[in-house]
Amino acid sequence: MTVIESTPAATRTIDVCAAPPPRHPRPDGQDHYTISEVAAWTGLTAHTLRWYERIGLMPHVDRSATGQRRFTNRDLDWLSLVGKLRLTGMSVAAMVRYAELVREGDHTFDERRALLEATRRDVLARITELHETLAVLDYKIDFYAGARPASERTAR
Amino acid sequence: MTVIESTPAATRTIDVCAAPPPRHPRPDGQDHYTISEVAAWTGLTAHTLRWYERIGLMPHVDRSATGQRRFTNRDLDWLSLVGKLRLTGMSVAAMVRYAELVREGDHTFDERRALLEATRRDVLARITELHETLAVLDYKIDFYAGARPASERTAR
DNA sequence: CGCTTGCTTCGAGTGCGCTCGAAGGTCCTA
DNA sequence: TAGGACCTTCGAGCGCACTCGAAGCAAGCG
Repeated sequence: MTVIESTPAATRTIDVCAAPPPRHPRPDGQDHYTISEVAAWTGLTAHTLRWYERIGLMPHVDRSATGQRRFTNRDLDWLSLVGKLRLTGMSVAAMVRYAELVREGDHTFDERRALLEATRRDVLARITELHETLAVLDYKIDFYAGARPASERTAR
Repeated sequence: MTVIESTPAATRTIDVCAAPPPRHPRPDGQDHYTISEVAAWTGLTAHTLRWYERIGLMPHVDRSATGQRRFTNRDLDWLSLVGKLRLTGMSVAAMVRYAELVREGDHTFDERRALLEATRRDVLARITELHETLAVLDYKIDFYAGARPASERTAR
Protein backbone atom coordinates (compact mmCIF):
# COMPACT_ATOMS: atom_id res chain seq x y z
CA MET A 1 0.00 0.00 0.00
CA THR A 2 1.43 3.26 -1.08
CA VAL A 3 1.43 6.09 1.34
CA ILE A 4 -0.72 8.85 0.07
CA GLU A 5 1.16 11.92 -0.92
CA SER A 6 0.05 14.57 1.49
CA THR A 7 0.39 17.51 -0.83
CA PRO A 8 -2.90 17.67 -2.64
CA ALA A 9 -3.34 18.61 -6.21
CA ALA A 10 -4.98 21.78 -5.04
CA THR A 11 -1.59 23.15 -4.10
CA ARG A 12 -1.02 24.12 -7.67
CA THR A 13 -0.95 27.84 -7.31
CA ILE A 14 -1.61 30.96 -9.27
CA ASP A 15 -2.26 29.74 -12.74
CA VAL A 16 -5.58 31.51 -12.60
CA CYS A 17 -6.21 30.99 -16.25
CA ALA A 18 -7.99 27.78 -16.71
CA ALA A 19 -6.97 27.98 -20.29
CA PRO A 20 -3.54 26.42 -20.09
CA PRO A 21 -4.04 23.22 -18.19
CA PRO A 22 -2.46 23.01 -14.77
CA ARG A 23 1.20 22.17 -14.67
CA HIS A 24 1.91 18.51 -15.04
CA PRO A 25 4.35 16.47 -13.03
CA ARG A 26 6.09 15.46 -16.23
CA PRO A 27 6.25 17.12 -19.61
CA ASP A 28 4.32 15.82 -22.57
CA GLY A 29 6.23 12.95 -24.10
CA GLN A 30 7.29 11.52 -20.76
CA ASP A 31 3.79 11.54 -19.38
CA HIS A 32 3.19 7.94 -18.44
CA TYR A 33 1.79 7.69 -14.98
CA THR A 34 0.93 4.58 -13.03
CA ILE A 35 -2.33 4.38 -11.19
CA SER A 36 -0.69 5.04 -7.85
CA GLU A 37 1.02 8.13 -9.18
CA VAL A 38 -2.28 9.46 -10.39
CA ALA A 39 -3.88 8.54 -7.10
CA ALA A 40 -1.21 10.55 -5.29
CA TRP A 41 -1.60 13.46 -7.65
CA THR A 42 -5.37 13.67 -7.61
CA GLY A 43 -6.11 12.52 -4.12
CA LEU A 44 -8.41 9.85 -5.50
CA THR A 45 -7.83 6.21 -4.64
CA ALA A 46 -6.78 3.61 -7.19
CA HIS A 47 -10.12 1.97 -6.52
CA THR A 48 -11.91 5.15 -7.46
CA LEU A 49 -9.84 5.67 -10.58
CA ARG A 50 -10.67 2.18 -11.77
CA TRP A 51 -14.26 2.80 -10.89
CA TYR A 52 -14.26 6.01 -12.94
CA GLU A 53 -13.01 4.07 -15.90
CA ARG A 54 -15.47 1.27 -15.35
CA ILE A 55 -18.50 3.55 -15.33
CA GLY A 56 -17.25 5.40 -18.38
CA LEU A 57 -16.08 8.54 -16.71
CA MET A 58 -12.68 8.33 -18.37
CA PRO A 59 -12.74 8.86 -22.13
CA HIS A 60 -9.97 6.35 -22.58
CA VAL A 61 -6.94 5.17 -20.68
CA ASP A 62 -3.90 3.74 -22.35
CA ARG A 63 -2.38 0.46 -21.30
CA SER A 64 1.20 -0.73 -21.19
CA ALA A 65 2.26 -3.85 -23.06
CA THR A 66 1.44 -5.84 -19.95
CA GLY A 67 -1.98 -4.34 -19.46
CA GLN A 68 -1.25 -1.78 -16.80
CA ARG A 69 -2.89 1.61 -16.98
CA ARG A 70 -0.69 4.36 -18.24
CA PHE A 71 -2.24 7.71 -17.55
CA THR A 72 -1.18 10.73 -19.54
CA ASN A 73 -1.17 14.45 -18.96
CA ARG A 74 -4.39 14.55 -20.87
CA ASP A 75 -5.93 12.14 -18.38
CA LEU A 76 -4.72 14.35 -15.58
CA ASP A 77 -6.41 17.30 -17.23
CA TRP A 78 -9.58 15.31 -17.59
CA LEU A 79 -9.49 14.34 -13.95
CA SER A 80 -8.95 17.93 -13.02
CA LEU A 81 -12.00 18.89 -15.04
CA VAL A 82 -14.00 16.14 -13.42
CA GLY A 83 -12.91 17.40 -10.04
CA LYS A 84 -14.07 20.87 -10.85
CA LEU A 85 -17.38 19.71 -12.24
CA ARG A 86 -17.92 17.62 -9.16
CA LEU A 87 -17.56 20.76 -7.09
CA THR A 88 -20.35 22.38 -9.03
CA GLY A 89 -22.65 19.61 -7.94
CA MET A 90 -22.82 18.06 -11.38
CA SER A 91 -23.85 14.45 -11.08
CA VAL A 92 -21.58 11.64 -12.10
CA ALA A 93 -24.20 10.60 -14.64
CA ALA A 94 -23.98 13.96 -16.38
CA MET A 95 -20.21 13.77 -16.45
CA VAL A 96 -20.41 10.30 -17.91
CA ARG A 97 -22.70 11.71 -20.56
CA TYR A 98 -20.10 14.30 -21.43
CA ALA A 99 -17.41 11.63 -21.56
CA GLU A 100 -19.58 9.63 -23.93
CA LEU A 101 -19.87 12.61 -26.22
CA VAL A 102 -16.12 12.95 -26.21
CA ARG A 103 -15.75 9.31 -27.15
CA GLU A 104 -18.26 9.63 -29.92
CA GLY A 105 -16.11 12.06 -31.79
CA ASP A 106 -16.12 15.47 -33.36
CA HIS A 107 -19.72 15.43 -34.50
CA THR A 108 -20.82 15.89 -30.90
CA PHE A 109 -19.17 19.28 -30.55
CA ASP A 110 -22.46 21.13 -30.52
CA GLU A 111 -23.98 18.89 -27.95
CA ARG A 112 -20.89 19.16 -25.78
CA ARG A 113 -21.03 22.89 -25.99
CA ALA A 114 -24.70 22.86 -25.05
CA LEU A 115 -23.97 20.68 -22.08
CA LEU A 116 -21.18 22.92 -20.93
CA GLU A 117 -23.35 25.98 -21.38
CA ALA A 118 -26.09 24.44 -19.30
CA THR A 119 -23.53 23.64 -16.65
CA ARG A 120 -22.27 27.18 -16.84
CA ARG A 121 -25.75 28.45 -16.13
CA ASP A 122 -25.99 26.11 -13.17
CA VAL A 123 -22.71 27.37 -11.83
CA LEU A 124 -23.81 30.96 -12.16
CA ALA A 125 -27.06 30.19 -10.37
CA ARG A 126 -25.11 28.47 -7.66
CA ILE A 127 -22.82 31.44 -7.26
CA THR A 128 -25.84 33.69 -6.94
CA GLU A 129 -27.29 31.46 -4.25
CA LEU A 130 -24.04 31.51 -2.39
CA HIS A 131 -23.92 35.28 -2.52
CA GLU A 132 -27.39 35.39 -1.05
CA THR A 133 -26.30 33.05 1.67
CA LEU A 134 -23.27 35.21 2.26
CA ALA A 135 -25.55 38.19 2.77
CA VAL A 136 -27.54 36.31 5.37
CA LEU A 137 -24.38 35.15 7.05
CA ASP A 138 -22.96 38.65 7.14
CA TYR A 139 -26.14 40.02 8.56
CA LYS A 140 -26.10 37.48 11.34
CA ILE A 141 -22.42 37.80 12.06
CA ASP A 142 -22.97 41.50 12.33
CA PHE A 143 -25.77 40.92 14.73
CA TYR A 144 -23.69 38.68 16.94
CA ALA A 145 -20.75 41.02 16.78
CA GLY A 146 -22.83 43.96 17.89
CA ALA A 147 -25.04 42.30 20.43
CA ARG A 148 -24.16 41.93 24.04
CA PRO A 149 -24.90 38.49 25.50
CA ALA A 150 -27.74 39.91 27.58
CA SER A 151 -29.51 41.26 24.56
CA GLU A 152 -33.14 42.04 24.93
CA ARG A 153 -34.12 39.85 22.04
CA THR A 154 -33.19 36.36 21.09
CA ALA A 155 -31.67 35.68 17.76
CA ARG A 156 -31.52 32.53 15.82
CA MET B 1 -13.86 36.89 -8.35
CA THR B 2 -16.60 39.15 -7.31
CA VAL B 3 -17.34 39.10 -3.68
CA ILE B 4 -20.35 41.01 -2.66
CA GLU B 5 -19.40 43.64 -0.19
CA SER B 6 -22.21 43.26 2.19
CA THR B 7 -22.98 46.25 4.28
CA PRO B 8 -25.73 44.77 6.37
CA ALA B 9 -26.73 48.24 7.41
CA ALA B 10 -26.61 49.37 10.95
CA THR B 11 -30.30 48.80 11.07
CA ARG B 12 -30.42 47.17 14.42
CA THR B 13 -33.72 45.64 13.50
CA ILE B 14 -32.54 42.67 15.43
CA ASP B 15 -34.47 40.07 13.61
CA VAL B 16 -33.47 36.70 12.44
CA CYS B 17 -33.59 37.25 8.77
CA ALA B 18 -31.38 38.80 6.19
CA ALA B 19 -31.57 42.27 4.80
CA PRO B 20 -34.56 41.52 2.61
CA PRO B 21 -36.79 39.80 5.11
CA PRO B 22 -38.56 37.02 3.28
CA ARG B 23 -42.22 37.82 3.06
CA HIS B 24 -44.30 35.74 5.34
CA PRO B 25 -47.64 34.30 4.35
CA ARG B 26 -49.19 35.85 7.43
CA PRO B 27 -48.16 38.80 9.57
CA ASP B 28 -46.65 38.34 12.99
CA GLY B 29 -49.40 37.73 15.47
CA GLN B 30 -51.42 35.56 13.14
CA ASP B 31 -48.49 33.32 12.31
CA HIS B 32 -49.67 29.87 13.25
CA TYR B 33 -48.97 27.42 10.49
CA THR B 34 -49.85 23.76 10.37
CA ILE B 35 -47.26 21.30 9.24
CA SER B 36 -48.84 20.96 5.81
CA GLU B 37 -48.83 24.72 5.32
CA VAL B 38 -45.15 24.80 6.11
CA ALA B 39 -44.56 21.85 3.85
CA ALA B 40 -46.26 23.72 1.03
CA TRP B 41 -44.33 26.87 1.78
CA THR B 42 -40.89 25.32 2.05
CA GLY B 43 -41.18 22.47 -0.38
CA LEU B 44 -40.16 20.05 2.33
CA THR B 45 -42.40 17.15 3.23
CA ALA B 46 -44.16 16.84 6.57
CA HIS B 47 -42.00 13.79 7.10
CA THR B 48 -38.88 15.84 6.65
CA LEU B 49 -40.11 18.62 8.92
CA ARG B 50 -40.78 16.14 11.69
CA TRP B 51 -37.43 14.59 11.03
CA TYR B 52 -35.73 17.98 11.31
CA GLU B 53 -37.36 18.45 14.67
CA ARG B 54 -36.47 14.96 15.80
CA ILE B 55 -32.79 15.33 15.06
CA GLY B 56 -32.68 18.73 16.73
CA LEU B 57 -32.52 20.86 13.65
CA MET B 58 -35.43 23.02 14.79
CA PRO B 59 -34.66 25.13 17.83
CA HIS B 60 -38.18 24.68 19.11
CA VAL B 61 -41.63 24.25 17.66
CA ASP B 62 -44.77 25.32 19.47
CA ARG B 63 -47.68 23.00 19.91
CA SER B 64 -51.40 23.67 19.97
CA ALA B 65 -53.48 22.66 22.97
CA THR B 66 -54.04 19.32 21.30
CA GLY B 67 -50.42 18.69 20.53
CA GLN B 68 -50.26 19.70 16.89
CA ARG B 69 -47.30 21.63 15.65
CA ARG B 70 -47.84 25.31 15.20
CA PHE B 71 -45.04 26.85 13.20
CA THR B 72 -44.42 30.57 13.40
CA ASN B 73 -42.84 33.12 11.10
CA ARG B 74 -39.70 32.64 13.09
CA ASP B 75 -39.72 28.96 12.24
CA LEU B 76 -40.17 29.85 8.60
CA ASP B 77 -37.16 32.12 8.83
CA TRP B 78 -35.18 29.38 10.46
CA LEU B 79 -36.12 26.94 7.73
CA SER B 80 -35.11 29.48 5.16
CA LEU B 81 -31.74 29.79 6.85
CA VAL B 82 -31.38 26.03 6.94
CA GLY B 83 -32.20 25.89 3.26
CA LYS B 84 -29.51 28.41 2.47
CA LEU B 85 -26.94 26.69 4.62
CA ARG B 86 -27.76 23.41 2.97
CA LEU B 87 -26.94 24.99 -0.35
CA THR B 88 -23.50 25.86 0.91
CA GLY B 89 -22.86 22.21 1.52
CA MET B 90 -22.97 22.57 5.27
CA SER B 91 -23.71 19.22 6.85
CA VAL B 92 -26.84 18.58 8.80
CA ALA B 93 -24.67 17.80 11.79
CA ALA B 94 -23.15 21.29 11.71
CA MET B 95 -26.56 22.88 11.43
CA VAL B 96 -27.76 20.83 14.36
CA ARG B 97 -24.78 22.10 16.29
CA TYR B 98 -25.82 25.64 15.53
CA ALA B 99 -29.39 24.89 16.59
CA GLU B 100 -28.06 23.51 19.86
CA LEU B 101 -26.19 26.71 20.49
CA VAL B 102 -29.37 28.65 19.89
CA ARG B 103 -31.22 26.49 22.39
CA GLU B 104 -28.48 26.89 24.96
CA GLY B 105 -29.10 30.60 25.20
CA ASP B 106 -27.37 33.92 24.97
CA HIS B 107 -24.05 32.80 26.37
CA THR B 108 -23.30 30.98 23.15
CA PHE B 109 -23.31 34.13 21.05
CA ASP B 110 -19.57 34.05 20.54
CA GLU B 111 -19.53 30.46 19.53
CA ARG B 112 -22.40 31.02 17.15
CA ARG B 113 -20.59 33.90 15.58
CA ALA B 114 -17.46 31.79 15.21
CA LEU B 115 -19.45 29.04 13.55
CA LEU B 116 -21.05 31.48 11.16
CA GLU B 117 -17.70 33.03 10.37
CA ALA B 118 -16.23 29.64 9.59
CA THR B 119 -19.17 28.95 7.36
CA ARG B 120 -18.68 32.30 5.72
CA ARG B 121 -15.12 31.36 4.90
CA ASP B 122 -16.32 28.08 3.46
CA VAL B 123 -18.81 29.89 1.30
CA LEU B 124 -16.16 32.27 0.02
CA ALA B 125 -13.88 29.37 -0.79
CA ARG B 126 -16.70 27.67 -2.58
CA ILE B 127 -17.44 30.76 -4.59
CA THR B 128 -13.80 30.95 -5.56
CA GLU B 129 -13.83 27.35 -6.69
CA LEU B 130 -16.92 27.99 -8.73
CA HIS B 131 -15.31 30.95 -10.42
CA GLU B 132 -12.37 28.78 -11.32
CA THR B 133 -14.71 26.22 -12.73
CA LEU B 134 -16.48 28.94 -14.63
CA ALA B 135 -13.19 29.94 -16.21
CA VAL B 136 -12.57 26.38 -17.34
CA LEU B 137 -16.08 26.13 -18.67
CA ASP B 138 -15.75 29.39 -20.55
CA TYR B 139 -12.50 28.28 -22.04
CA LYS B 140 -14.03 25.08 -23.28
CA ILE B 141 -17.22 26.67 -24.49
CA ASP B 142 -15.09 29.10 -26.38
CA PHE B 143 -13.16 26.28 -27.89
CA TYR B 144 -16.27 24.49 -29.04
CA ALA B 145 -17.81 27.68 -30.33
CA GLY B 146 -14.77 28.50 -32.42
CA ALA B 147 -13.89 25.06 -33.62
CA ARG B 148 -15.28 23.50 -36.72
CA PRO B 149 -16.25 19.85 -36.30
CA ALA B 150 -13.22 18.73 -38.27
CA SER B 151 -10.83 20.58 -36.05
CA GLU B 152 -7.24 19.54 -36.10
CA ARG B 153 -7.16 19.12 -32.37
CA THR B 154 -9.26 16.92 -30.22
CA ALA B 155 -10.82 18.42 -27.20
CA ARG B 156 -12.07 16.84 -24.11
C1' DC C 1 -70.98 10.68 11.18
C1' DG C 2 -67.20 10.21 8.32
C1' DC C 3 -63.31 12.33 6.28
C1' DT C 4 -59.16 14.73 6.68
C1' DT C 5 -55.34 16.11 9.09
C1' DG C 6 -52.62 15.59 12.48
C1' DC C 7 -50.00 12.91 16.10
C1' DT C 8 -46.70 9.06 17.71
C1' DT C 9 -43.05 5.24 17.04
C1' DC C 10 -40.61 2.11 14.38
C1' DG C 11 -38.10 0.70 10.93
C1' DA C 12 -37.03 -0.09 6.22
C1' DG C 13 -35.74 1.80 1.63
C1' DT C 14 -33.47 4.99 -1.73
C1' DG C 15 -29.90 7.23 -4.46
C1' DC C 16 -25.53 8.91 -4.67
C1' DG C 17 -20.69 8.50 -4.75
C1' DC C 18 -17.69 6.23 -3.44
C1' DT C 19 -14.85 2.64 -0.60
C1' DC C 20 -13.10 -1.54 0.49
C1' DG C 21 -11.85 -6.39 0.64
C1' DA C 22 -11.12 -10.81 -1.27
C1' DA C 23 -9.53 -14.05 -4.56
C1' DG C 24 -6.54 -15.20 -7.93
C1' DG C 25 -3.56 -13.73 -11.46
C1' DT C 26 0.73 -11.30 -14.07
C1' DC C 27 4.85 -8.79 -14.30
C1' DC C 28 9.08 -6.40 -12.70
C1' DT C 29 12.92 -5.45 -9.78
C1' DA C 30 16.34 -6.50 -6.00
C1' DT D 1 13.14 -16.26 -5.21
C1' DA D 2 10.62 -12.88 -2.69
C1' DG D 3 8.12 -8.79 -2.55
C1' DG D 4 5.47 -5.34 -4.37
C1' DA D 5 2.70 -3.06 -7.67
C1' DC D 6 -0.34 -3.89 -10.78
C1' DC D 7 -4.36 -6.47 -13.04
C1' DT D 8 -9.25 -8.66 -13.08
C1' DT D 9 -14.14 -9.64 -11.25
C1' DC D 10 -17.45 -9.73 -7.77
C1' DG D 11 -19.90 -8.02 -4.36
C1' DA D 12 -20.65 -5.98 0.05
C1' DG D 13 -20.58 -1.78 2.96
C1' DC D 14 -20.85 3.04 4.16
C1' DG D 15 -22.32 7.85 5.21
C1' DC D 16 -25.41 11.16 4.09
C1' DA D 17 -29.84 13.15 3.74
C1' DC D 18 -33.66 12.11 3.29
C1' DT D 19 -38.14 9.42 2.15
C1' DC D 20 -41.73 6.60 2.91
C1' DG D 21 -45.07 3.47 4.83
C1' DA D 22 -47.51 1.35 8.40
C1' DA D 23 -49.96 1.01 12.69
C1' DG D 24 -52.88 3.00 15.78
C1' DC D 25 -54.95 6.96 17.79
C1' DA D 26 -56.88 11.92 18.61
C1' DA D 27 -58.90 16.10 17.08
C1' DG D 28 -61.49 19.28 13.88
C1' DC D 29 -64.99 20.31 10.11
C1' DG D 30 -68.93 20.21 7.42
